Amino acid sequence: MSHLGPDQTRTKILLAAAAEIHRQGFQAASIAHILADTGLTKGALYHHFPSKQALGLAVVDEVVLIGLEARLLTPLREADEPLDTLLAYMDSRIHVMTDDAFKLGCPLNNLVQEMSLVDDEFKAHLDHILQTWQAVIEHTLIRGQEQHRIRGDVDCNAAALFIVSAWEGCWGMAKNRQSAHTFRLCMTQLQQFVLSLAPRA
Amino acid sequence: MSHLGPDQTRTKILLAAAAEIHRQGFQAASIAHILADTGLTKGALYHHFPSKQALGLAVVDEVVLIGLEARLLTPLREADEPLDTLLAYMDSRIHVMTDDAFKLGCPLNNLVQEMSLVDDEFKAHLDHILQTWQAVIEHTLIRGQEQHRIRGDVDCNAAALFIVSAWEGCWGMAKNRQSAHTFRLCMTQLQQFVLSLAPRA
DNA sequence: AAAGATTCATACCGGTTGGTATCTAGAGAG
DNA sequence: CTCTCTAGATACCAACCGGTATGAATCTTT
Repeated sequence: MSHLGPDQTRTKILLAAAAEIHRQGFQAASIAHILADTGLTKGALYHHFPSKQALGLAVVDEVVLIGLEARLLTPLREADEPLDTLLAYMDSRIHVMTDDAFKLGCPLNNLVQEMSLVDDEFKAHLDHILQTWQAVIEHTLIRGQEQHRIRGDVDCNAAALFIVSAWEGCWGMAKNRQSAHTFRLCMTQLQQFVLSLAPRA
Repeated sequence: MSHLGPDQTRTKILLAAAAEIHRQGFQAASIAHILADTGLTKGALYHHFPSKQALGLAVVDEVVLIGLEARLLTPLREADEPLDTLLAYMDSRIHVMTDDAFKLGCPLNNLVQEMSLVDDEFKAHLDHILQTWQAVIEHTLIRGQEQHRIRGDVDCNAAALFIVSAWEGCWGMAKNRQSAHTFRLCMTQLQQFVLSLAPRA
């Protein structure tokens, strides 16, 4: 019977775990549920991952971080006009996303809120994501300053911190309201904040 | 031996539950821990509260909401210059609070992130708090418009939504970084946002 | 083809969870 | 003094949790 090869089952478990964690949170995520979703058994899981914590950290590193890199960070780093790229990405988030996407909230934010004070390893991995995210935004703003699209007196470090924080805050509110409309309204205000950093016409 | 009267034991349980939930989150909160903290037993708890969920909702209604009302909402409603009151409250948060206060994050935000999609009753009670909070901020901004301290073209509803969202986002980031410095930096940017709503000098 | 290492399944474990049934002690009413 | 109602204690339960030990295939190496 059907062995798919070790890598495929590993990623199968990884994706099922990511989905379960996204729905239930990490602590409430049940290994039994993950295995039921995959059709596999505990032997398979504990062969590829030494513990539930290790599985969770793998989800953070290999699903959440990689996804953010591919969607936002890499495009932002390689952009010629990073400020426009950032605003355009926020636009795409505002207009494209559907209600369903918010029902479960932002996977990163969910884990940050739940795990940062419960588990130091989680906190470290999650903080790494937030730090690189913030750093990329800060670099975007600095390049915006060089292009005279952002005022020189703006504290890019603090502004980047706020943008990331407010971004997650918008997710959280939209998750509670269960509405894309809320997210759109909220995210548009964040755009206004970014635009308020520009020099006065 | 020492009966304190039913009301005192009820609030004793309520406060211990609030603390435990603040530390562990609701789902991970253990009634055994709560009872160990109070020195009481299950008989006492399940006499006053029919279930763990009911206990959690009581914490939301009687601790979290009442606390927010006393600290911010009531002062804001009664203020003659509500915009200054809001900015001053943000100032007090920025300057007064210590590192310890952030280690556990915002009790409201923690519960919103954890429970809003897991339990509909929780979602309803938490949403009620967020709605009234947002409404009070919106009313503050509208009164600011009447006093010509806020531009007339500002969408006060959206701005209030964003302020509450970003506020919680600042909490979340500070909780992950475990630093009051992060909160101060972040909250100061939120103040800047509010000030950016004022008419240009 | 024999030997060894992967890959996964099955069965089981101790511990913890929220919840309940039962009992006792005290307070107030008649 | 007794009856009743409330407040709280004790003991117990089934369900679920993450984790492990063992065994059976299958693949790789020699």
